Formats: sequence, structure tokens, C-alpha cells
Amino acid sequence: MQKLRGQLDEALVRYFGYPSFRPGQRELIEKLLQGKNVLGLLATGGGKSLIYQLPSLILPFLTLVVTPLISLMVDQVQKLRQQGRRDVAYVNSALNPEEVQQLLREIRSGRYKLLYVSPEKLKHPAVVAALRQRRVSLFAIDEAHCISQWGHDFRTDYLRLPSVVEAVGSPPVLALTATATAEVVEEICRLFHIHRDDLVKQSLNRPNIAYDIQKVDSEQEKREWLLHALAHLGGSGIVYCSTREAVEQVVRLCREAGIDNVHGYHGGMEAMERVLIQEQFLRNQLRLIVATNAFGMGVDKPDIRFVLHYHYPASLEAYVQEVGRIGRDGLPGYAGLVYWPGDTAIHQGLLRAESLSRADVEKFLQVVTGTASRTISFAQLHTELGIGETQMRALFFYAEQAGMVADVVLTKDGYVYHLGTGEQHIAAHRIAEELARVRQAKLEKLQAMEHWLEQTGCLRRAIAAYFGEQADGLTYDMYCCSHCGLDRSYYGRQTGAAARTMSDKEWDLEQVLGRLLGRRSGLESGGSL
DNA sequence: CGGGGTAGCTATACAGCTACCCCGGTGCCGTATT
Repeated sequence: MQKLRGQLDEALVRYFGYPSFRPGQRELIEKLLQGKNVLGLLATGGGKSLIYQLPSLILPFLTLVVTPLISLMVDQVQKLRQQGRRDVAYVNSALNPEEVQQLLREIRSGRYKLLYVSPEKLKHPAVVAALRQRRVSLFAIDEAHCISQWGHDFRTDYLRLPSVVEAVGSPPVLALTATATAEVVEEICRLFHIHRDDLVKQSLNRPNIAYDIQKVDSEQEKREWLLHALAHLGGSGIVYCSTREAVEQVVRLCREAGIDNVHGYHGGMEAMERVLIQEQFLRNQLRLIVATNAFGMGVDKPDIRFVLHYHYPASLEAYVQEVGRIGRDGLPGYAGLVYWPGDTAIHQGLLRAESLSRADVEKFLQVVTGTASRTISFAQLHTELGIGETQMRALFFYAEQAGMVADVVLTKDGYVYHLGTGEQHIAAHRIAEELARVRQAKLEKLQAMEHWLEQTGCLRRAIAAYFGEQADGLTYDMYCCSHCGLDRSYYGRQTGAAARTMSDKEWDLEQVLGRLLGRRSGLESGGSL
């Protein structure tokens, strides 16, 4: 063990240039090297990626990193390659089929030590076979809260990860996140057989963030509050809205008020435009981003001084993720939220829109079992079942769990599947129950968010309590929250880096995108990834 | 759930009201088409 510690210290200095580990890092790495499954609960900006990047240099075989977004994979691989690591790659839909084949050959040949992958790609038998053949030394899951946040409906492949771990030979598992309630911790530990003693948890309290919430009576008052806040805050920040349309409206509102260093961001925009906007924000060429919850994950900007919520998010977990982007440099930052009770309609409506009834489930099973071709086309989804692709994926997932479907593949014709041996009426019951349970859980998270808004105690302590933390001794005088006391004018005096003018080269769209996406010039040429 | 838009009525105001319908977020994947 003494020898191992020495090796770790040496590698830390040699490869990362840090003199010492940050809290939790060494403990997690040592447990992993002992072959244990671990969960790391570290505050945002706590140096999570080092926990798998460093072992990947020491371990004999492959370190696999499951990542929710392609942009995160591209970003990480690009950074590591710039640091001179040639044994790093990613597998996702940014690669064309030939590139994937080439990459799988290279994986089997042992060229890579660190591989980033989307959970969806891990469903492919060819990918799993290559990984098993090469052998996996470490199975890391970044942003592990996605398992609970998305795994139950939106991206069910997250819930398949435990069987993937087994399929690649049950290597040690590392789950990492900055946001997890006691229930989420429990679920991750259960899914990946993580022992209670192997949970490494730090306080998620962010003492440099001040919380301010304001209840108003109308949309007009919200707009006034927002403009007033923006006029008085210094530095760069994010405004979160719950709908794309609200994003556009708030951007217009800002511009009409003379704030023009601003841009909107949401999932309906072109991927390239989104990349460009994010990049400009990171470089302080944009001061303000108005966005839906699409914006933020992987945005590693240290000097975000404020996050404003024009709509509150659907859960406290989401809220903590969003405001957690403030002040990673450790300097003071401001989290402001304005709401009126009518805002709940957006969340209630989304919940209603995505919920499937028992009748929907039965109809789905009838169509699935009654189609001789064992195929459901995209057109059928809409005409016969009246549901979208996301719901369809969830239905297939739970149908598999209930034994009604043996496997599913997405092809040009739609979903092609094989039937299982389950009994239809039992399966329908189980699927409907499961969907109801997922919906109920979401509703409760929304209600917890709304309860937090309405309660009158310290906002910081209430967050800590929600995440099961002891909140004693959190006293920040006039820099805590709007319930304890808050000197708002203080945050106007804080200024971040001033916006500067871009050079012509930086404006070059191709330059920026080529650097960030690096698809065509990708793996085979090596350097430009 | 509830805001916003629209159709339709009233009954003589180029408006005003009501009733109704629609819509609302996150990203992989694979495929065909721009």
C-alpha cells in the first residue's frame, strides 16, 4: 500500500502537475485500485475527472468512461490529446460506421487505455465484445445522477449499465456525481453493488453562493425583477427558463432593455450554433446566456458570477446542478430566482404529456405481439399508438423488463424486436405500475422544489437537509440567503472578466467548430481531435 | 396546470367577450434527405 501511495503521488505530479490530491480523490482511487466499487459525491469543480484519468495511466487494461453528452467526450479527449496522450478515444454517433469498425479493431489491439462512450453505444454487441476481448480495468460513470434523473424514462440505457458491467467482466465501478439525494445514492449503490463504506462523500454546500428568491404576482413583475437584477449584477451569468419560447422572449426583453451581450440557447437550435454560443460564453465574448435546462452540463467556466431563474426547475437536484455552475473559482456569486405560483403549469403539463395510461400500455402490447413482422415503424408510433420516440423507448425498456420483449434494435424500418415469453396481462400491469411509479417520483420532486420555495427557513439549510446533510454551523451573515439576510448590492460590485473584442481568427466558424467537433479530421489523423 | 391564441358569437362597437384547443424539457441512436 505504501508503494501504491508513492506511485499515485508521483503520477499526480508527473502527469497532472499537481503537488497534492484534493479531498476525496486519493481515497476513491485507492479503493478502486483495491478492486472495490465506489461512489464519489464531490461538489462541482472538485476534480472528478482526475479520479479515473490517473488510474487509467497505471491500470493494465482499458478504463471505460460512460458520459452523457457527446460534447463532453469531445472536450475531454481533445484536452487529453493536447496534453500528449495518444491512448485516448471515444465511441459515439459522431463516428461513422467505418470509423467505429476501425476503432473497435484498435481497441482490440490494445492501442487505447482510456475510452469515452455513450450509454447507448454500450448496447451494441460488437462494442461489448471488443471491450471484453481487450479487458476493462475500470468502469467509470461520469455525471452518475443521470442514472436516476434520466434512466427511468428519457434514457433508459442508463439502467442497463449494470448488465454491461457484468458483460465486460465485472471490473471495479466508479460512479461520480455532484448531486445526489439519499434515494439516488441508495439506487446507485444498489445497482452497482457499492458498499456503504465505499461511498466517499463531501459536503455539497457551496458557501460562496448566496440564494435569493422572490415571489411575485404576475409575469410583468417577473420581467421587471429580471431586468432590475441584470442591471445591478456584475460579471457573466446564465438565466434559466423552462420553455424555448420563454428563452426567446427573455432574449428580446434583454435586447430591448439595452443588454445586447446576450444570446439564447436551447435544444431546438442547430448543434453547431449551440457549440459556438457556448464557446463564446466561455471566452467572455458573451456576458449572458438565456437557456433552457439544455445548457450547462460540462460548461466549465470558473467565473460565472450569477445564475437567475426566470422559471424554477422541476426538482431541487436540477436547481442545485444549475446554480452549482456559479463561482467555481471560489469567489462570491449570486443565485436569484423569481416565481409566481402559475409557473407550476409548465411542469404539470410536461408530466401529463409524457404520462402513459394503462390503456396506452395495453394498446402497445397488442400492437407489438400482434404484428407478424416484429417491426414497428416510426409512422405506426404516431398513427396507431399516438406516442413519440422517447415514450416508445421507455415502453420497450419496461416490456423487456417484464419479459414481453426479448430484444429490440433500431433500424431504418423502425424498431425490430423479438418477443419474450411473458404473459400479456401480467406484463401490462407491471409496466403500467412502473410508469406510474416513475411519474409519482417526478411529481414528488416537483413538490419538494415548490415546498422549498414556500418555506420560510434558511434556503441553504433547507437544501442541505434535502440532500441529507448536516447543516450546522452554516453562518454567512449577509451573504447567505434572502431568508437569513442578504446584501444584494454586494453582487453588483463583483465583476468578472470584461468582455473583449474577438480577433478575426476567433470568429472563424470553421476554426471553432473544427476544433470542437473534429469529426472528419478525427481519430485517424490523431492530433486535431 | 394554466397562458395564449383563435374561432365564433353578439348584434351594429372595426370591439369585446367566451369557450375551446393546444402546448410545454432534456440527447443519444440510426436513417434518409436536405
